[in-house]
Amino acid sequence: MRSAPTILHLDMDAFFAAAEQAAKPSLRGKPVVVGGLGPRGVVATASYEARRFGVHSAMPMAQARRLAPNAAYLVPRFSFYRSISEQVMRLLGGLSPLVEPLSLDEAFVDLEAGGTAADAASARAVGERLRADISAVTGLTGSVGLAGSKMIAKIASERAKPDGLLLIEPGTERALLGPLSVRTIPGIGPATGEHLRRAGITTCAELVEAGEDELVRLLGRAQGASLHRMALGHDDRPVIAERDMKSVSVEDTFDTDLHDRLRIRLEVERLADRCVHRLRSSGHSGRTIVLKVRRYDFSTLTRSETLRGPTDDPVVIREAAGRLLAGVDTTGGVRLLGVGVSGLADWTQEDLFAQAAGLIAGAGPGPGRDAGAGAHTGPGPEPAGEPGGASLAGAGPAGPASPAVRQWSPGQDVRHAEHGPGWVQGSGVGRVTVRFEVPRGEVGRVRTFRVDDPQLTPAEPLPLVEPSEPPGDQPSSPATEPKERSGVVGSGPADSSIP
DNA sequence: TCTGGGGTCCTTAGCCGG
DNA sequence: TCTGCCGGCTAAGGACCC
Repeated sequence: MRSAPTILHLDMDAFFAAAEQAAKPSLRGKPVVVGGLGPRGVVATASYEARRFGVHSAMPMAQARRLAPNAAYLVPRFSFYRSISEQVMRLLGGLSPLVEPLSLDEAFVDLEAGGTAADAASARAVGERLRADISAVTGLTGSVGLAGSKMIAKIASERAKPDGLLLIEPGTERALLGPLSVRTIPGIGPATGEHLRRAGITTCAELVEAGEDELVRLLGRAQGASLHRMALGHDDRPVIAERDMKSVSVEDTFDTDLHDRLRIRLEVERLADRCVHRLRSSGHSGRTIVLKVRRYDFSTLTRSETLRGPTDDPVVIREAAGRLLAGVDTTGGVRLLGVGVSGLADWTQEDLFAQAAGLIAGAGPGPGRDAGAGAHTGPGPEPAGEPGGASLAGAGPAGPASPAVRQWSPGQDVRHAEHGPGWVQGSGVGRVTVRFEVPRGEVGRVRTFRVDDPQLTPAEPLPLVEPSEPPGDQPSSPATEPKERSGVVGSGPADSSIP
């Protein structure tokens, strides 16, 4: 707890959906839903217009379509969101060296450590300036919470939404929390909320009243004790800039349940290879291999095996996953498979053997490993065509050598040789509909092409704001001095000829 | 047309060695 | 030598978060 509200929580408003609306003028003010478009997709983000219809995150897409049939349904474009997120995080980095990103659209900042704010007035000024800078640099809005602890700052930003700022004076936390639902406290989800409700506890005040002993009895030692403190408004968790990765995993939900044992085995091997790729590009190896299986009835089981030492060898990991699968009954069908690695290290057992044999000269990463990781450098696993997601094609992931028909996903950026940049509005029966418009332009016209039109190609996202805005290390001045080029579109040499 | 994907942390239980 | 206790590790599952 602090005596001054110097912990800042930033939460971008309806981030994915807002980014799409900013990139696509025809969607401004309209309900937009971003999420998986397959038969088992769920909503990642709904714009505020879509929320009015009752659509919200984690809702099955089918239900969202029933509630808001006229909304625009788009596939997420993570590399695009990541590039915007990097711009925002750079602005936060200008406020303090202590920035803790929670996701692409959320972060804590320790203003005290940055020396940028020592009291309520200066903290509020920093928050307002940050909001203005974010708007100038990205064209999007974010909400800011300021308080003496992480928990209260997060609650504040939530209450400030959308496009607002709320400062909660230290000392007033308990009064603020008292009447609020226990679900306000981070860490209390549906299950714990229900558990508490059955015990007659629904508000934070009642949580305090119950006392620590009773909460420990109800919820266990760790959760009970921390909850009691949280309900009192006490939260000493520091802002942590660098967190070590603990595990890496990949998983796929299939459009239809898998029954064929051989196919299941193949999918597990594919997932193991993808997992290794991720593991290597993060510069890690791991000791514990985890197989996850969700069955036809949604029951989920995990099986794990711990090796003698960490590895990033695809053969070793594939085989371990295969052994684990052998012990799982899949009759009835499988809707999801996943492969993960935990117990991470930044070296491998093979490194040690090699070192012992005098094969590795210096301390650097082994040449063999490097080659492995380097094989996939480039702009990352997602091809320019985007959605790296799993269940796009009707047949589910890994349809081997499906007919070479081009897949166009709703929302995807494209370029037409004659008509210029645009985005896919929809496709079907051999046709693809494209709207030709750019981030700051007018609402564009719609044209339809054959899906295999050679003049139509996938494209990189265009920047939301012309790259000439304020540098991150001088957050206050939306000055006109040209910036080095604020890599809005990630890595690609985006052709940014905006008409 | 029910329910994604990538994580973290906690709890419980069994086993093993000191 | 047997028993009890304790800590550490492994495995599995659950809750939660964005």
